[in-house]
Amino acid sequence: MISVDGSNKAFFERVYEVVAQIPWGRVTTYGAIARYLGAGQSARMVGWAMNHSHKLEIEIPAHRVVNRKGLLTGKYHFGGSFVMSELLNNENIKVDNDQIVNFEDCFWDPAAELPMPKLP
DNA sequence: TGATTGACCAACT
DNA sequence: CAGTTGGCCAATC
Repeated sequence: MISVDGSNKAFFERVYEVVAQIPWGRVTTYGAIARYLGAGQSARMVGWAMNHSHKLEIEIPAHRVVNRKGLLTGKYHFGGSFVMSELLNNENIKVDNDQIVNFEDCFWDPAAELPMPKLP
């Protein structure tokens, strides 16, 4: 049993860890998280983890996670309401037509900000 | 137990 | 330049 730092956890556990560490007023993308976890992970897994984050008792700021284009793809999963846009607006993030305006300005790349996990 | 889907991304045509 | 398809892995039907 090889126990690497955090590598024992399921991939979605790490996804939640990364999403939970997104700074205030910053957003990230599914692909960025997937690449941070490893090139073998696909962005779909991140989205899938987010989808089940609602079932879990943990609270994940999924409103800070958007797709590559900065589009709020999962806004309907928040209850099909404007909640996601309001949450982002609450964090000084401008959202227009379910899309982040200054997306590149508040984009937060975990692979660049967080220390790279030790890959054997 | 096999087939399908999924809050995506990138490449190819 | 835009539309389509492939791929990744796990969960659900």
